[in-house]
Amino acid sequence: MGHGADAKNTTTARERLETVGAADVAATLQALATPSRLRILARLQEGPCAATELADAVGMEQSACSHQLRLLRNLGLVTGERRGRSIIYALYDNHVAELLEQALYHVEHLRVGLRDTPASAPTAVT
Amino acid sequence: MGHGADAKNTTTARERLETVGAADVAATLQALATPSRLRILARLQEGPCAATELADAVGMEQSACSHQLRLLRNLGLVTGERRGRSIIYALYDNHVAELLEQALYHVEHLRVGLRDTPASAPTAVT
DNA sequence: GGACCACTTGAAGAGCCATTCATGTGTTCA
DNA sequence: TGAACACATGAATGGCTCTTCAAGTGGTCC
Repeated sequence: MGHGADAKNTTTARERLETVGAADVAATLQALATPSRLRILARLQEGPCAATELADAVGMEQSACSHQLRLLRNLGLVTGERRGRSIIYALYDNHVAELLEQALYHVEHLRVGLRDTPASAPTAVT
Repeated sequence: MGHGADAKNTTTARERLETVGAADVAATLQALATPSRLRILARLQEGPCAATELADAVGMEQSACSHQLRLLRNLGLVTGERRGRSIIYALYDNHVAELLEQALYHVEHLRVGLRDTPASAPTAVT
C-alpha cells in the first residue's frame, strides 16, 4: 500500500467501507476495542494457549474469558481446538496478528503526540 | 526499557499493550468501532470538510455528528478549525489515515475468508 | 459408574454509548 | 440591532455489552 501521494486513487475509503459493510467493519474493530479482548489477542499472539491458562494470563475469570472467546471465534479472529479435556485457542491467521500489531503501533505513536504530514490540506479533493 | 527500537523485537505485544495502557488502546480503537464514526473518518480522508456538509455526507443528523466529532477530537484523531461561520474538520495526521486504511484492508481480507500463514499451531477448526 | 476437571452456556444486573430533542453560543449579513 | 445561519452542548432515552453467578456438557482417570 502506497504511502504519501495517492493522487489518482479511484477507490475511496468511503466506497470500500460501504462495499464491505460499515457495520461489519465496526463489528470486527469492536473486537479490538476492549482491554480484556485486547489482552487475550496479545497473549495469543505469543502462541496457542488453553482456555484456563489464557484466562489466568490475562487476569480475568474463566467464565468471562470464555464469553469473550466465543465472540472472537464468531468474528473469525481466533480458533479453538479440543485437545484432551482442554481447548487450545489460537489466532486465526497472520492477518489478525498484523491488525493487532498495526493498532499497537499507531496508538503508540498517537499517544506520543507525534505528527508527520498533516492530512489537512495536501491534496485538493473536490 | 528500550528507546524506540523497532528492529530488535524483544518486546511482546502484551508488554507494549500494558506499557501504553490497554484501556487507552481500547479507547482509541473504539473510535473505529462504530459505523457512524467510521463513515466520518472515511469521508475526512478524502479531504477537510465543514461540519454540516460532513453530517450530510455521512447521512446523520447534525447534532449526532457534532457529538461524535467532539469524541474524535478528544481522542486526537481529528481537528477542527473555525473558518467564517463554519468549522472545518480534518484528520489529525497521516497516522489516522493509515490506521483506517489498515483496518479496511484487513477486514476486507478477513471477510473473504482468506487465510495465509496460520499464525500458530496448525489446527482443524470446528 | 462416579468423582473430578476444563470449559461452555444462560440469565441477570450494572454501566456505557449513540442518538434525539431542545436549547445555547458564536458569526455573518441586512 | 435583529434575523438567520453554523455548530456546540445538555439532558434524557433506548439499546447494547461486559461481567458475575449458577448451572450444564463433555472428557479423563480410578
